[in-house]
Amino acid sequence: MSAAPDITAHLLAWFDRHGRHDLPWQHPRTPYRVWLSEIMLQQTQVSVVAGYFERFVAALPDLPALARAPQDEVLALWSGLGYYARARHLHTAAKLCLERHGGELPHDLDALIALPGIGRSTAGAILAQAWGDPAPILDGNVKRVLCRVFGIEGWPGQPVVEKRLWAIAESLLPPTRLADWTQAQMDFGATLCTRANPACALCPLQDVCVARRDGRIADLPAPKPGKPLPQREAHLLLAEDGEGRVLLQRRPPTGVWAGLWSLPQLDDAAQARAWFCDHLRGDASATQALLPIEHAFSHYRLRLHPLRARVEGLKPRIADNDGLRWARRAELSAIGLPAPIRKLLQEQTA
DNA sequence: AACTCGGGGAC
DNA sequence: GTCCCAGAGTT
Repeated sequence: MSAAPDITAHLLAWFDRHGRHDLPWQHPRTPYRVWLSEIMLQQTQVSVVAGYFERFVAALPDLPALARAPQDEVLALWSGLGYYARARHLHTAAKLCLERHGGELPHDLDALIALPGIGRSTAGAILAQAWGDPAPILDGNVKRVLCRVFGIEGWPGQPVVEKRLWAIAESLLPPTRLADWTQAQMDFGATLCTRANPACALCPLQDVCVARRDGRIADLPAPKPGKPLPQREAHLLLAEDGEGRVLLQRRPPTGVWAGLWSLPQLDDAAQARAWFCDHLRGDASATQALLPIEHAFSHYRLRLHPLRARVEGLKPRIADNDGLRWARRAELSAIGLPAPIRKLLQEQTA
């Protein structure tokens, strides 16, 4: 674990050289423009927001103009950005600012959070960027960076993890340069400590990063737990003849492993036995069940139950065609096999 | 704590 | 195709 002053100092120095200093909402950086940009940037990437932001502030350049605008105009300016509740909340909040705060954005954490569309992180970003207040933020960038630098386990969206991240974010606040600090964290996460393939070799925190130290850059932050994938079962027939050859069957032209050579695959044990009796000469009762193979697809998990058997050959009626072939072990490396099948064959014929 | 809300970019 | 993105509000 490293000291907070080191992290902030390194990150601010990095920001001075490599941060983004020319974003549209930075010039001029007024509370209204900061607010609008933060709302637009919720769950939306900078490159997408930039054009919408410029169009929006050209039409509605300040808070009173937004408050006076009809909702249809606000929604039209938002059209294409998505999450349209953001636009409605923005509009409502502007009108509330006229009533409650003299037509300006309140310079106060609780008053900001009381406005629709502004949560703790957006409020912190507004306070820090518009007024230089020592307020933490916790967006996707900061979550990712903190999980890596401090080696935080668990999905960052989980409330208990989020609570811990807020505490760390609070503890890192530097005594000065709060606007730059806020922007530095986001620029760092967005351009260097990226989700995939972070540029660790260029990282100012590479010597203090726990994930880097432990070789766990790819594992942190933990991904959102997905819904459990459906589990399917299938049975494989690993049939070997007297010459040590293995019987392969070509996969159908559609579906998983389409067109690859694999082992005869059946839905259940009874069908596997029936297939054996239909196609093979040998003792169907003298088979050896091997340990199941687990394989994950994007949309389901497949548990394969291999059944190993010594056979004399194919039945006379079954020609060595229609998707069946015998393969010597030495040939296997040149045949297109599914990865789990190749692994199984390597283990079983080694 | 889980769900909803959009559209797009990166892979 | 999946996952995520400068999250917040609702249930």
